[in-house]
Amino acid sequence: MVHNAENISENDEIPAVIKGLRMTRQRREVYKTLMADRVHPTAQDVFVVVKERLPQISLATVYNCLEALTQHGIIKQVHFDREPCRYCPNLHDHGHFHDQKSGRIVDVTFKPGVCLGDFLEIPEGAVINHVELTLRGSIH
Amino acid sequence: MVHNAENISENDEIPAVIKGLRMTRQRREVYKTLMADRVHPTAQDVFVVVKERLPQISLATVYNCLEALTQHGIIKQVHFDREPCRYCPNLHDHGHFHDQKSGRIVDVTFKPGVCLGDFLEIPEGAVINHVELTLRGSIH
DNA sequence: AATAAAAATTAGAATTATTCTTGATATCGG
DNA sequence: CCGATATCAAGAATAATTCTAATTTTTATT
Repeated sequence: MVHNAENISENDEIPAVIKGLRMTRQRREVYKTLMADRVHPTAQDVFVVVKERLPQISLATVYNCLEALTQHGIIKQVHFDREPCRYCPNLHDHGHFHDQKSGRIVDVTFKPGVCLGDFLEIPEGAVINHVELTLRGSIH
Repeated sequence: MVHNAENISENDEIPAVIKGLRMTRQRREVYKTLMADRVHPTAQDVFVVVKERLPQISLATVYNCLEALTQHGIIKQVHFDREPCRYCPNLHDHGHFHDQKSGRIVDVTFKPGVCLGDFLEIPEGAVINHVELTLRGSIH
């Protein structure tokens, strides 16, 4: 079974290697932090949490870990305007709704069966590798 | 008639005030640059072009102008990951396709009549103020 | 038209997220 | 165990953007 966000929970052991990436102590803690509460933290947020368990970890290492996890397709970066990058272990295609009142960010899934071409005028011959969709608003 | 991106072309005179914003010499040149070739330039790109006509303009002023135009709903900011902000005078709802081969960025419109709720599981009671949609890929 | 008040512009310093550099440390294959 | 390779850490460097303070321009008022 391929290891990914769908078949691991907070309490699972993290395997020694995920998608070809060796899970060092630092990477494991960073990844567990993202899995634990999926609040789309920044590198700084992750740093604060991980530092409780690995007190001498550096922010640069957190950035390195997040970068390695991202490069190996284990997590995804999420961008909100020019705010610091946030990170998300949900690998399904999805967008993000940013509630401007609470500041909370929640995943927004596509309705079953829809594909991009159904609602967008995609340029002739374009092959889409990557979609990023951000909604901002508030809940009434 | 309300002045907006739909009813001005490169050669038009720019009115003295747009949407309540006084069009100073600097703002006018910045806006004309965006309208002239809609290539989604960065602030730096705009600075280089505008400097040919207003040689002593500063980069800070270009940022100020772009901010003022954005705040007044005359142009929009566009974000691609953590790249420098880009600016777009197309006020219609649309997304952006980033061709990873040519580096070109083109507007992607929604098919007529579609609305977000048709293809997204929008959270209960959410009111959407702002949508940002980015596609990356290449044209074959 | 002269002047006061407000708004805009400028240059350069400051900020901040992120990346880079370099040396230290840990891990793996033999 | 030993050398090769990968990873980590600390702080310096980078780069987009914002801020500050002083000047200039524009507008409103006499």
